Amino acid sequence: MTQFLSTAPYKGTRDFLPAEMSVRTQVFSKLYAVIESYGFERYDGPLLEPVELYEAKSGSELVNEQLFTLTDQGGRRLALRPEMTPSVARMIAANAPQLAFPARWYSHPNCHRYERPQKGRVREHWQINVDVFGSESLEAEVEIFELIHDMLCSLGAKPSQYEIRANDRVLAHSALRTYARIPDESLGKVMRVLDRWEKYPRDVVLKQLGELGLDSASITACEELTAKDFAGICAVAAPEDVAKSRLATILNSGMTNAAVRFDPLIVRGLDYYTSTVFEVFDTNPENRRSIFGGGRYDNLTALFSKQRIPGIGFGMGDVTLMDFLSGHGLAPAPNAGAQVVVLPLSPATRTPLKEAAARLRRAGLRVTTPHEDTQLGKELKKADKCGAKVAVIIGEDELARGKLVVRDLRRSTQREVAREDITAAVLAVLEHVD
RNA sequence: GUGGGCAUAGCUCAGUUGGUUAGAGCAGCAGACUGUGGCUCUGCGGGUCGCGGGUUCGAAUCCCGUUGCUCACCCCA
Repeated sequence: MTQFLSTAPYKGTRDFLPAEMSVRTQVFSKLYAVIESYGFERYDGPLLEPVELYEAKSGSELVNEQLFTLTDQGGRRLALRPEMTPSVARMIAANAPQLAFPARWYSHPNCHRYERPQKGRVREHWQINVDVFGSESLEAEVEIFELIHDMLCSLGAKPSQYEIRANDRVLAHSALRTYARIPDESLGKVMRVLDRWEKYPRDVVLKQLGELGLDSASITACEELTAKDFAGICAVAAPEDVAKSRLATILNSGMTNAAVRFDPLIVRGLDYYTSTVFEVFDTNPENRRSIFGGGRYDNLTALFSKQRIPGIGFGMGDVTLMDFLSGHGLAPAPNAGAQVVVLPLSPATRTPLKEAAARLRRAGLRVTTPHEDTQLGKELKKADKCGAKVAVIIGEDELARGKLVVRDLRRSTQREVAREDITAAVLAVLEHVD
């Protein structure tokens, strides 16, 4: 008995059949175009990185539990990249002397994390990464916010369908320190508990804060902070920190028209963020979740060199993005492989068939021809099923008069045209069909 | 790592208090219609009922285990 292997892809990974690939390609092509319109340049990097690259700054949870790791034949510990930011920081640090800053770079790598798959989360996803390196200017933040709006707009999303929520770790930490008397070493942990504020019952969160060693006065103060708006947070944070906060300065000065809502509960899990952090949320009541996010990381290149190169950027994964688009009816329809089929009516018409196909391909059209001579009816049926819009039919009767038949598969109409006029005739059909 | 739901034809799913030969729609193939598709009609092929064990005269159905998928939790890009 033959034991067949499973045809299912490994848990949490996906096969992209042509129809899904077409959707993905269309969506991401639009995003690439918008990103490049801001002058960003595309780069790429290795799938494998030393584990140490993530141990330093990404956070212990990610490294200890979610990393796909392996050991090479030389005993080196490697990981499938779980995110791109450390890699790009490495590349920037390595090439800093030759680069012109600010460097606007983007990429579209596949990233891996070992975890239980669920809605919006898989083990391999494709994530667009957009980063600006070497700019201390607040305009870097503004540019990122505006770019995000333009990217989502290019996919047909309306501003009401999503929301950029932002926080600033400088500001949040200051408010926790001065208002809630949280010691510096607990700031990260407290922030992470507060991140659950909207998800958990009030008493659960308060209890978790107590478990971090906070006294009741601090816990009450933390609760009060979660309810404060931007002005309220600024009022209780140390004035010098408010002045230092990049996000506070941007919002106070009205530097951007891009809609950005201050949210004291935006935390983000990665340790390397230093000030501005943000997440883009779906406003669809069926899918109230974060689609993607990012932030400013001013010390990441310090892993590699003395040169201080601040960065800000975000990663946008395909899984949550597609959920967002589908939820709003914005996912594009797949494109057909071939627009035109050229069909022979007898083996004798093979040569003119090849000539016609070549002529159409030179005009930039996607063209197929059948490999075997079968019934015309079946070929037409197949062509329709594959999504072709036009059939060029080559019969000996017409050929004798120097003509070919161009059939509009959608309208079921056809006409004879001279062999030289075939391209124009096909284009004319495609024009009114699309 | 924890918990819920699901698993029957290529796909989506029916399947009665356990009852003998497990069905439908769609898809596929063939034909009606060998130089014109979508519609219609006719016929055909296709199932170890996820896997293993148990209960029973008898299991797709009940029980136990296991694997897979999925949703949620943990955590989070």
